[in-house]
Amino acid sequence: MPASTTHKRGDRAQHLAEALRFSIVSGELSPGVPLRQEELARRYETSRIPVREALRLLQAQGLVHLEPNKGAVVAPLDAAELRENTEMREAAEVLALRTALPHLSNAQIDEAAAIQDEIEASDVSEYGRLNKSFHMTLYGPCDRPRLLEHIAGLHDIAERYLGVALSQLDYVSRSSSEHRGILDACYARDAEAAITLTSRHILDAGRSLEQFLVRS
Amino acid sequence: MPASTTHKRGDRAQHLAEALRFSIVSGELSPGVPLRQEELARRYETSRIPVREALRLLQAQGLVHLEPNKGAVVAPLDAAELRENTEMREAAEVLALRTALPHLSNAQIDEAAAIQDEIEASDVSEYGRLNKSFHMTLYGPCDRPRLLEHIAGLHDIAERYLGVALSQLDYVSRSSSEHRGILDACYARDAEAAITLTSRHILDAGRSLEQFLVRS
DNA sequence: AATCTATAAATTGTATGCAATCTTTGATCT
DNA sequence: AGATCAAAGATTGCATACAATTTATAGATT
Repeated sequence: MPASTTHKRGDRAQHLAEALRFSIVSGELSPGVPLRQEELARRYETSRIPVREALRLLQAQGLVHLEPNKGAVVAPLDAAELRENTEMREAAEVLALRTALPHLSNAQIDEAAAIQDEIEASDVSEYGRLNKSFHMTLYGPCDRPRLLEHIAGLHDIAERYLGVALSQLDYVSRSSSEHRGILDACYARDAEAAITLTSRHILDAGRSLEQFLVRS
Repeated sequence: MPASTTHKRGDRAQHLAEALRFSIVSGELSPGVPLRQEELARRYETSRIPVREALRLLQAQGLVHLEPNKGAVVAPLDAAELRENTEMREAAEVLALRTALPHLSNAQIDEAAAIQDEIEASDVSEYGRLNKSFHMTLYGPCDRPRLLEHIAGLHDIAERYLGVALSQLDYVSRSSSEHRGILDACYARDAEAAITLTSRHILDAGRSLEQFLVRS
């Protein structure tokens, strides 16, 4: 069970950060929940030192809030952050898609389409993770590792907001038809259409989630 | 001299990260230089624990490369990163300026103008820092803290590339007239002009630096 | 009961210590 | 000389230890 035992010395903090990131993004750890160093160290069978380093990495990504002498809490959700996240994703993903499109092969679009098939066959609990895969697959050929990392980080945050709304909102079906539209535009190598559709896809999702957040 | 002695318990890592960030961005620490934990701990009068946490924060920002069991080095410079940085800044700063402009007061534009005066009166060694202040002042009213933090991080990286080129390139005078143009467009509340000029300002600077990098 | 206060418990921040890993050095061999 | 390799030294990764700080508890006071 303990995952850490199989890991090499030297990247415990990195792996811990990944594990915690998943727990936060998936909603398993709720916003505001305190993250006690000793408890995390016990759970992952290590000491507090790598835990603290992992928390610093998550702090930099904005998934964890760190207050001196008080400790870490899972970052809270608020409408203002969602709005920023949506706007930043729109800007970054449009850039990534525009840059990737000239190098995007049919095989890669097929790969994205296969992920979309999986989305439609899977439970909503898998939507966030698969949605990220779908988009990242299309952006992959842009050859901009830092841009991709930035987008991935923004998706992690967005996924938190999706998580709280997905079960209530009937969002997945609309998203699916939008994904199909993006795929068609990619196959047709219609850059403007692909970009416009992606932009709308992101902004509309943001608006829906924002409305949901404010209501509840 | 030791800055750490005046600092409260609990944010040593944060302050260390700021100090190191400045040293890296200013070029005082050259690309590729190894950052030894023990040495940094001695210099800042602390132990290796806060040093390690500071290095994690800088790793997340991309200013430091961390290899397990080998240690940290100041992140190297390369043309590909500069290109990404330029594109990402263009996207993010256009968004910030567009959002800030409706809330930008004349007093705030005056503030930016004063910084531009200072740029023109100062040594080139101050250009990077002041240039960042100039732009951030104009973006301030956008009320998007995470976007601003993102842009600030990108500027830190950009400043490293500026640093190596500024002494050779006659860049500052062109940049100054571009800054004046941006200020005029802001005073006139001409959003499209301000955005177009800012976009070009960023992209042109990127191109100049890229050419310089490739040549040398 | 509510508020304050002092103490104890919990938790964090940092220093130190030691084992694992990497790097250097110098001896040996070809 | 150059390559090879073992041992010493340097450096990192992590665990433990302890002090500083916060939080919880219980008693005293109004």
